[in-house]
Amino acid sequence: MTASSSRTRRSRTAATPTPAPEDVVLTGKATINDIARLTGVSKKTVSRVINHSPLVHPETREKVLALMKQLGYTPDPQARGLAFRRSFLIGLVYDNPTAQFIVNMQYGALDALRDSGYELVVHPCDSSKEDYIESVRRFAQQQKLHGVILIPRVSEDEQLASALREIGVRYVRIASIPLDQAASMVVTHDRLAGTEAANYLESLGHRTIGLITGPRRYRSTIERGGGFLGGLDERGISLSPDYIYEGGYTFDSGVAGAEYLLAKSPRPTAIFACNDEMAAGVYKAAMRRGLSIPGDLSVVGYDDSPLASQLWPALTTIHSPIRDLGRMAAQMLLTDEPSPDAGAQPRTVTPQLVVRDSSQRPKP
Amino acid sequence: MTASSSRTRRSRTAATPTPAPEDVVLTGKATINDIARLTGVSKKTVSRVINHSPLVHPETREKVLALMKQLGYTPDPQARGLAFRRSFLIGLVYDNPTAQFIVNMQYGALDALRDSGYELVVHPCDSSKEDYIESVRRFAQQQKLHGVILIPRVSEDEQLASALREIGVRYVRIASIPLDQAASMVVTHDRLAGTEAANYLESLGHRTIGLITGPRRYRSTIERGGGFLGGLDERGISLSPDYIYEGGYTFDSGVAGAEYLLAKSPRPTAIFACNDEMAAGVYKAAMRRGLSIPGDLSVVGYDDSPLASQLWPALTTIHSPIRDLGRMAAQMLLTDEPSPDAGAQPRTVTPQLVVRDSSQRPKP
DNA sequence: CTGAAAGCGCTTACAG
DNA sequence: CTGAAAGCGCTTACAG
Repeated sequence: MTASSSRTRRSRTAATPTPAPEDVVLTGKATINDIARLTGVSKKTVSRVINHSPLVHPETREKVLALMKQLGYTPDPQARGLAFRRSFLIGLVYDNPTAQFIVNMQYGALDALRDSGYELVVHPCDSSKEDYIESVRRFAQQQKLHGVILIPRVSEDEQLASALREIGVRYVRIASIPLDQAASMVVTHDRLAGTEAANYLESLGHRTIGLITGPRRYRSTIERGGGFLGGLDERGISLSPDYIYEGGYTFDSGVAGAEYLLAKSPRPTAIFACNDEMAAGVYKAAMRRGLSIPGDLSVVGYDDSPLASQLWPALTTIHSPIRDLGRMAAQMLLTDEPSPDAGAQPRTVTPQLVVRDSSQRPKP
Repeated sequence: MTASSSRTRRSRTAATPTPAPEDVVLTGKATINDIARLTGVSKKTVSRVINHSPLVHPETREKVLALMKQLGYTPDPQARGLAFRRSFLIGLVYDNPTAQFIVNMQYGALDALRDSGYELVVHPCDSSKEDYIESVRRFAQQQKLHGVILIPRVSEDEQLASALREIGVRYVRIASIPLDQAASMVVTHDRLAGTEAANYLESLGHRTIGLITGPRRYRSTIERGGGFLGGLDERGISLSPDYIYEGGYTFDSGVAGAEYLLAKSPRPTAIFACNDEMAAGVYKAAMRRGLSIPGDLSVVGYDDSPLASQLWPALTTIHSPIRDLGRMAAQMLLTDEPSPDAGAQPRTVTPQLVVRDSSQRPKP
């Protein structure tokens, strides 16, 4: 008797003697009924094994697990989902950051989901559109997502978070400050990293420094930029507002920012760009002007994307462990529903400075 | 009566008079039973409307559609999937190409899936591992995927394709030659594009030319490289084998390839790198040696990723419409099962040369 | 520790 | 053109 031929008698109860396991053919399509019948227990007991219930006799469990393994049985996620009233899908919602950022985040999340039975559904969106929250809500509700990972900038949107709360979909927000209860947050301490960049440039001897930030509406702009300015300030360097350029986290805005800053007098001897893409733009502007890096200009970036080591000279930057962040967020979603503990501290990651070849002491 | 309060009497038949629509509250959780009962038709008829069956009286259809819209009803994909024995998920399977490539492909696929009720599940894998085919098979079978998009290099793996055929999962393969029946292929005519690069460099007057290919195991290597060599050959230039370097489609291999080629005598006046990442590596090697681009060395890349316009000088390259490829592949999967037509031609896309600032006539 | 019944929200197979 | 019954493969609620 094969597992599949047995399906014609699915509705009978499991009173027949268990056939010798050798008779069973691996079809990869066994169901809970096959497992129940062939092991001589009820569907419910098989279900208990699937769901790791402790209320199963160890021997029974072993017998069931053995047959599952032999048949290559895995429960049907759709059937489980229908009964559970939720799916085994994790959504990744984001609004157009750089390709490398998205891909690393995906790899991280997938690291955590591997062999968990959960899958990752990607959902880019455009947060500048009026109805984007409604559209994410529909996505999450329709797919009955088990959880959602939100990355900047959508992670900073309070309305999106409350829309998800309303429909009872769990989420983890990755952001540069704690915005939510600890169980829903992964915090990257961008402020400290910004300060580290400031300390580093000051310690090299730089006094005239330019800053290219991200867009004002990103929290990371406030944190990275604020940390940087605060760090300089603590060391007695006050950076005049006209040495700050608001970029857009894009290559082109890095070029524009550097064009602006390098035209100033006195010309800055160092520029901190709040991501690597913009730092690459700074390289381009510097080359155009015939300025050498780091001889005439030190550059520090942020992210430590592959780009950073591909630039020439290799870029000094802040290493942001994006893949780890994705992994942590996904892990938190797989974890059992935590009791909201108001006193708990959110998981926090502090990016670290990586010194390469784009920075040195300024020329005397 | 609200849609949700009605759920307590789900098992009754729809004999009660239809309540005034104004009484109905939008909960976003209406079911097919609610729609059936409130419109006074059977579930089956509602199901026909959902599935665009022509066997529904137009008036009935209108009535049903109107209520669906009013209640914000969308069928539960899990329940549909369970009954259909397949899900509404499209898998994207790939083996570690560049971040930009993956992300563009995802955007393209999502373009086609938008508002279709289908979602995109990403599935990177490592094709160098022994059991990767088995693992993709499990993924596709377990999730009962509606279809799979395969991109190079996994798209070129005949064993993977037949594993998917065996379990009855549709797929579309994106590759640089027709490998399968037309309905399962999107072909990028890399060979022609390679030839175009050759013609271009020859027409500029280059005679000593270097080639950095992808890895031998990629079909695109044979096509791009072969097209390039063939194009040169037709114009009377035969490229000596020691001016060909087998790269790995990575930045570092581009650096290594250029180091190798630029050390040769006579030094090539132009290099064709088979993707932009490697072309960026060529830039680095050239800069290290103090060679100016395009003054001392013309460089042509392949892909036209954002990197190409970010390099300085901007890279002359072959524009590969990756997002379009993703969109086409996903569209083909959404289309009704086509009858295998042996005579049909696969959809073909020919990448085009984009001339920027990294190429010019060689110095006399 | 175990199980029979009912249900999750749909569709198929059949009948009319 | 329409519908009642049975089923997809699981779980919940209840009972023992």
